[in-house]
Amino acid sequence: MNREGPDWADLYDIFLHAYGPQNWWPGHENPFEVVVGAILTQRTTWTNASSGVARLREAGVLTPEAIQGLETTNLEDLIRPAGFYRAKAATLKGFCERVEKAGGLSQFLALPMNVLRSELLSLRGIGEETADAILVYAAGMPSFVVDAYTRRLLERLGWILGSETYGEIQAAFSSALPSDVVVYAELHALITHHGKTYCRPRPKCEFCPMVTVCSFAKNQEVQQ
DNA sequence: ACCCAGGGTCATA
DNA sequence: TATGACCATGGG
Repeated sequence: MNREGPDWADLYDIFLHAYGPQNWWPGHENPFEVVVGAILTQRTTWTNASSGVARLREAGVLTPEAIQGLETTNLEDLIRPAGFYRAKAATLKGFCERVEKAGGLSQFLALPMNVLRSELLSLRGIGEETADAILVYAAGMPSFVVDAYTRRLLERLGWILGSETYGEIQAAFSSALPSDVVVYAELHALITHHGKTYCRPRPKCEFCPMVTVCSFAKNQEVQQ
């Protein structure tokens, strides 16, 4: 069906113009730090997750080998500010164990994208979003990240019904976008920023750059 | 005092 | 398939 106005690929240009480059994961020069951040930020503010990463770095254990050598209770204590610390400590341990089996992080991240994604998903505590975040921001592979902000945005725009699977939404972006990890990394960051700023559970549509094309915003106006 | 945050797992029906 | 309980800290 035809619809006027912007489409999936246009989100990139609209948001980049509205918000500018997000420069996510500054420290992406250290892939392991990115992986740890991706795990610690699950359902948690980046402030809290970042605190956990910093504590690990200050303790000198921000490597797969050092994490494996830590007592679980010590690891839990270091990442406590990130919340869900028992589950996340177990996830970190499991990841590091898998990395060791692969002969190191660089070897592990050098696996083909589909293989690496399956390997990540087989680890307890790593689901589709975390796996794709690792693929994009640590491995530099174009596997689009779909998070709660992405779903909420698409639902409010009226571009999805809400019952679509993760894979369906990811496939829609993959079809619309060039297969460029830089674009994937930037767009996900932009959608997240947009979500935090405007497309919140309690929406703030007044100055949203999408307000003129958002069906949700139109309904809000009708109600008011 | 509530709501929310850059999810995932497991039990249940 | 789909809904709910649970995990837990910290800021608004």
